Amino acid sequence: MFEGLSISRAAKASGVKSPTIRFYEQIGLLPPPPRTQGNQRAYSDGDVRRLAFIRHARELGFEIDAIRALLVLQDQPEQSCQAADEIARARLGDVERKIASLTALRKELERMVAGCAHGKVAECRVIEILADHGECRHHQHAS
Amino acid sequence: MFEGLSISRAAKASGVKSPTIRFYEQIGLLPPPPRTQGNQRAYSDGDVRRLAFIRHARELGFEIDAIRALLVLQDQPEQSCQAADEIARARLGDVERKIASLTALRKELERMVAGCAHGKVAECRVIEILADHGECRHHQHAS
DNA sequence: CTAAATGCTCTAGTGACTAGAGGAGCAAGC
DNA sequence: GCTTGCTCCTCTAGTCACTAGAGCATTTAG
Repeated sequence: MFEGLSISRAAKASGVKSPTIRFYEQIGLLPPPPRTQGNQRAYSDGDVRRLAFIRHARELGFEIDAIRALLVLQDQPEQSCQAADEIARARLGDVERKIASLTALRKELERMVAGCAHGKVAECRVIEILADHGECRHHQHAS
Repeated sequence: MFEGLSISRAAKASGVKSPTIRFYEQIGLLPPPPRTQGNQRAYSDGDVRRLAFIRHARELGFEIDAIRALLVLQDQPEQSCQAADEIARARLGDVERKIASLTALRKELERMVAGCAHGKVAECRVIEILADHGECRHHQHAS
């Protein structure tokens, strides 16, 4: 009766959870699939591949809008891949900046916990450093 | 007329923006300050220090709930600072995990962009890697 | 005194989902 | 045929830490 996969089967096959699949449909990332008589979604193998693509891109930290652009490109195989390259390079830049920022953060946190003498709060280096921002004004941190 | 600082002065002195200060009051992170006759907030220097503390902790990526706990500790200087130490260590652990994860991510993104031959989308390594998740199933990435 | 700046409250939006309510469909066993 | 229990549907609201804006009151500078 079911020609195509139910949403839970598509979820298992793609690694994207059912509610997330519905959400992707809602925001126009995945085209609405045909429905069965009983109004249930019936997915094709192509849909599953698209979902796996989206999932992998999300795991790499691409934003939904970037993925939208990558999906459009994927559907036009004769075009230059310059745009895809640019999106990936931008993401790489993001990741590099984030690593740099977190590395600075780690240093400061290490300094904090290393300085903690396990005494009273009054002498606690952790609290002290947080209170005196002057000590690290030179960093620009981010999480 | 104004005994205490206006919200914008407190914002400048602490580095926390006015709407954010009101937000912190709303969620109970900063006690509601007294008001002037005209119902405007009047902050003390203590409030400004508290705000600077919060700001620095946020810059170090501590979550609001962690900051709430740290502020309670700060107000009890005679207690052991073990709890503060634990919070800071937990945050350090977060940061270390995130750095590890992002470093793996960077490697994969570098592989993607390095392999791009700047040809057509059909042969694009970027698109290809995203489509074939099998190639990197061994990583567990995160953004 | 007036105009501009700043303040107030309240609501809604961000990103990328996740959780739950309340109901309908469906496969298998009795 | 009927029940049990799973899956599916839609819709709303919640997450986190803010940010933006509407519409009005107050304060301050000239």
